[in-house]
Amino acid sequence: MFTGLSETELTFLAQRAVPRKFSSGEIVFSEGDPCTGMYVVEAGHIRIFKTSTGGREQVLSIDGPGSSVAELPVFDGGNYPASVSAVEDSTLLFISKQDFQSLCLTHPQVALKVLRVVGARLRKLVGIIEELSFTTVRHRLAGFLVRLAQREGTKVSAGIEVTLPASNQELASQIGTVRELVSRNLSRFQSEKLIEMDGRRVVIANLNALESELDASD
Amino acid sequence: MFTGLSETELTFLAQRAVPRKFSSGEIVFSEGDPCTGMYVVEAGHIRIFKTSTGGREQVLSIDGPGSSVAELPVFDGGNYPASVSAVEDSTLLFISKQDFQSLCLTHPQVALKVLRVVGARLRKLVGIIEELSFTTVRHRLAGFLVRLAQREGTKVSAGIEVTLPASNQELASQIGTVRELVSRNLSRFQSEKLIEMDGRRVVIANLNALESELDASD
DNA sequence: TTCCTCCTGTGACAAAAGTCATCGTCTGGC
DNA sequence: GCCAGACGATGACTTTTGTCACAGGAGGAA
Repeated sequence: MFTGLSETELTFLAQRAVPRKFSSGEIVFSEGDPCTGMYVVEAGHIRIFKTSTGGREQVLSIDGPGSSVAELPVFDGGNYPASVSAVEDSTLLFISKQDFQSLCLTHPQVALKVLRVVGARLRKLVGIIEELSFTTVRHRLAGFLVRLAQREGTKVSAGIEVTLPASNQELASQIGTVRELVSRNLSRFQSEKLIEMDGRRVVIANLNALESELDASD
Repeated sequence: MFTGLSETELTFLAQRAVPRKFSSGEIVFSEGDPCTGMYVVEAGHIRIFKTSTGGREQVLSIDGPGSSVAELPVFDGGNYPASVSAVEDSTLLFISKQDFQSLCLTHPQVALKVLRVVGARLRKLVGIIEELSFTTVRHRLAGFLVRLAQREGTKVSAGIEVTLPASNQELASQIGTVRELVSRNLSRFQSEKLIEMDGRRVVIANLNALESELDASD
């Protein structure tokens, strides 16, 4: 996010950013908390999510090093719209609302840069809405596997190998459903020979078939 | 959106904004079109929506005079992420990508202002995701009626009167379902005496009961 | 008036989603 | 080594969603 900034800009930030460490699973802030500033991921990964009153969670985004978090509520004055937790032990840099706003005023390129990353965030959210509104769990799971393969798949003899999120519960909240349906649909993919599973490792045996699920009618 | 801008800024914009008229239902641009600039609604209302391959639509936002449209894709270089059409005969002001970007660079307050409106947009999208992921059609319909009542309800003897969108089809795409389910759930609300209907006019007889639907478990 | 078209309301289904309970496995702590 | 607590798989059900088909009503055009 901060690539392309000048020396002065970077030192301005470096002087005011406060590093904070979070251990795996720890909450960074919760939905509804007043927004005091934004974060940049220095090391590790964080998870942005909503929680329902019934206890279900819906993950909005998972971000790694270099990503900013909560860049928007800093500007509109409202509370944080979602909660954030650390997926693993992580270090985040905290930048206060005031510091970041004044940086944007004095260095308009920074504001444009923020708008660019926010654009990406908005596209991602629209994508989630599209999936939730138009498709089934099976479809979303297929999409999830395909994206996983693109991002971090390794080629093996039987196909492409990927690693699932730590638990089916977690996978479920990433695609907007419950644990049991993830389990069932994975089994179904197995019995249809689209994938092979061994614990959390999955070999995608038939990527084409999985991809063709994605534009099947609905 | 442009309240609080200086004279120079406003005249800069006024000189370059191109007014365009659209008649009711007309498409302003479609999802996937290359982004040439943004619009500001001068008169009328527009509808931002996604279309599924199966022909269903999901409305992301409906905006009236003063709102900006597509302010984000202007900055991130991508195509328009959703389609926009006019709900009624409308006049929009078109501002080219280049003009708006340079305005933001020369007048950082404008960029901050944009970030503020984008914040609101993001909150709205997150709200849609929350509803789609956690709740039922009944719940979303109740929420829709309550919001409608807050925004434009008029008090009458029997309760609060509101006017539904032009068709159940349209209402359905605003809450992420199909026309039949809207019809059925409205009937159900009627038989439970929560509302009374006469064509497109609805009297909300028991607003409290409708509101209490909203935090019922799920 | 008489079509035609668009929209609503509904019944009958089919499919998907979600809930509950159970059972077996694995793992970390004691 | 043993036990408690998670987690995964799965069967049995219930609820919700979505699809299809069809009947009736309102309104515009010829």
